Amino acid sequence: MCSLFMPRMDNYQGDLTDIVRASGGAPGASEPIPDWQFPADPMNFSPALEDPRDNFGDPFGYIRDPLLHELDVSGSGFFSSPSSAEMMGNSSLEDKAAGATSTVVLAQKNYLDHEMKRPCNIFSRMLQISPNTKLPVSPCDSPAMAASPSPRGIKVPSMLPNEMINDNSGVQISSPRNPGIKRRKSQAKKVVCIPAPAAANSRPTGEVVPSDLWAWRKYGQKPIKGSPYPRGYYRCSSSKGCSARKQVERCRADPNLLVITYTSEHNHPWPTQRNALAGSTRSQPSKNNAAASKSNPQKPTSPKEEQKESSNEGNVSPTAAGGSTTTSACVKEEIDDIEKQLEMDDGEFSASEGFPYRPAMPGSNQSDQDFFADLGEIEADPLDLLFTQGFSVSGDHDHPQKDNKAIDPFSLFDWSGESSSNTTTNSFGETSKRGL
DNA sequence: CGCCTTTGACCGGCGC
DNA sequence: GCGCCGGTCAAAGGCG
Repeated sequence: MCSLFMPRMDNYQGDLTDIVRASGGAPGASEPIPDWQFPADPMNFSPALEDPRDNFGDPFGYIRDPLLHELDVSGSGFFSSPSSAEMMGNSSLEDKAAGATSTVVLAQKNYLDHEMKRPCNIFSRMLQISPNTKLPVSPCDSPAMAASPSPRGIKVPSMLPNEMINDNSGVQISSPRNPGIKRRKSQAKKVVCIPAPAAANSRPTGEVVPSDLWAWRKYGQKPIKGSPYPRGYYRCSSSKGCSARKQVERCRADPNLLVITYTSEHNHPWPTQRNALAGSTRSQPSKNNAAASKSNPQKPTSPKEEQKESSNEGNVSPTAAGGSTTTSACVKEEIDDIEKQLEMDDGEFSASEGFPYRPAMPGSNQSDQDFFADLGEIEADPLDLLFTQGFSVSGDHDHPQKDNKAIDPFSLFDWSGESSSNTTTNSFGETSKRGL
């Protein structure tokens, strides 16, 4: 089930790709300058300057949702197509039938039925997150996601970054440790559902930890009721006093999916380097390789690879800056204000009109390759710092397209170990060509 | 030495 | 009020 929502490897360039897509990369048009930009200088990041509607300190937070944009402009997107409208309609019906429970999954299911019949679509990369744990059919019935309060269920758009980014002004993020603060229901969360980085960041416990820019320290792990997979609790160790936390767990329905829930926010700039290298490679201790491999039987792992991945985890992945770990096939933020949620749902989502949010992108059609032009833009910004740690960025700003692979953020997860090849095999056995 | 993971215990929210 | 469960703490041990 879940696997159906797995990001397609076709054109899939990894987290950052998705993130950048948010920039409005739509197939077709040569893109001048996106109206979104990465932080002028992440290193000078200041919480005070952060958008109050922050994304947990996610430097990418303000980057508009690529998914929405692409869908919006493609005309073949989920919600922008008539069939999408139908699906949404069905979804609504299902909602009612299900007793006001989320039917995103159903919508997605319908969508998939539809989607499977058409060429790669951005939504094919999108993972579904269901806010309703009571629906075992949910591909990602994470409790965290289940925490979503929307009685109507969260429509896909509401889970997308731009919504979180732009419409959650009411979100209050408080430190879980603050006395008197009820963290369970009042704390905004950002949920990211990503494909498990294969053996790559897997831990002896079988837990797979996707890389992201920040340094995370695991402070707990708990078996979750109803889930065969434990949930790991991490807090940001990039800076002392940072209240950013994340929870990592596998999708119950599909172990190949990781559900990462970010809570709280980073109160510090991106780390120029991991401040805690010690033990950074310990996530895959040699003695535990067997265990790691065992947990990911389908993913042969060599100690060397694991070591590499481990390094990525801590040091480099630019992908997910800001608490937002990357490969975000699907991101949802939970807003404690249900009313707002409803407002959004009611007023913003119209299948016939596409997504309410339209990235103010000059061009509406940007090819996947052009998309990399955006990466070129990125390259120009401080994010480059991050990239250069993980992989060489050989493309230049004037010719951003001529070396897409150079900045393949996907390689962060070392999906196939063939990052240098045009052919990529994802962790799910899919093989596809890039740069379509 | 510093930071990591692991893991059992504890705390508090929430549902019954 | 009670019990369940999720989330966090903190000690122990390991690694670079």
